[in-house]
Amino acid sequence: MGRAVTVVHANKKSRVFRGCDVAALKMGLAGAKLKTSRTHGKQMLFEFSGGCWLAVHLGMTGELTAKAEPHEPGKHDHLVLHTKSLALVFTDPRQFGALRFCQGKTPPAWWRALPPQPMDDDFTPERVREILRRHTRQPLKALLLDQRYFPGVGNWMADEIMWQMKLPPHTVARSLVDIQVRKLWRTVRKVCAVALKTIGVDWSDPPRSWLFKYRWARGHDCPRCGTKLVYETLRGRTACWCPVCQKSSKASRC
DNA sequence: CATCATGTTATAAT
DNA sequence: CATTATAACATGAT
Repeated sequence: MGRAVTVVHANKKSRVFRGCDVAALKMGLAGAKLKTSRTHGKQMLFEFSGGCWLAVHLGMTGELTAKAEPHEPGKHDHLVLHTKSLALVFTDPRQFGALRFCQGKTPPAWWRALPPQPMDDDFTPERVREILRRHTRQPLKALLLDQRYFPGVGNWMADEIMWQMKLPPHTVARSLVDIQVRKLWRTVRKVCAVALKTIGVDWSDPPRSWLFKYRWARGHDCPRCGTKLVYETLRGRTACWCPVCQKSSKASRC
């Protein structure tokens, strides 16, 4: 159906190929055609003819683009799948991204074993409650960034969820009462659903009433109460939050 | 020159 | 063993 890959250019030395058999990848993808694609959280999986599977994680600075041929490989182009008219290019200056190659009739076992995504039916309030029970002392924001539990949720989404929950990022998992667990479940799904419908479709912004557009650079005010937003480091990541709106108290348990 | 960045993971410490 | 905390990874932008 699609065009066949003519030439595979892979920078074998690149860190993005850690744990990946680059020789098998080149062998498998040469001459192959793209059959299907799917996503899970931050990952993508492409099925090629001949039972070849290519998994892509963009990390922080990874980028997957289609370029017109002839494409000259750039400094940080780690994988280029050439076809007659277009080249699929994986670029990543920081090399935090990852590429994996597998072969088989079905998606690789590790892919099939991925956890429920927030929009799935089996992502339930009970599951969220169990996650919190398992990690009682974790700051809630740190848990939200854990891809085993909230696949797809990254730093801005975690900040957004905490802001919409009206809880500070360092709120410990243990402190949530049942009604808050349910609210957390609802908020995670809400933020994911809106993100997928806006950014996920055409890179348009989520509602201006959200924290989203104010969290990227310092110096902004909380769009809800006008207080100067606070930026601090939690588990090595920047957490942006409103010290007035986001208070751990009974007042926010609704 | 110093700091920061849409992320994950190996390893160390409880 | 289970859970939690941190450093490291590699580069560009400010």
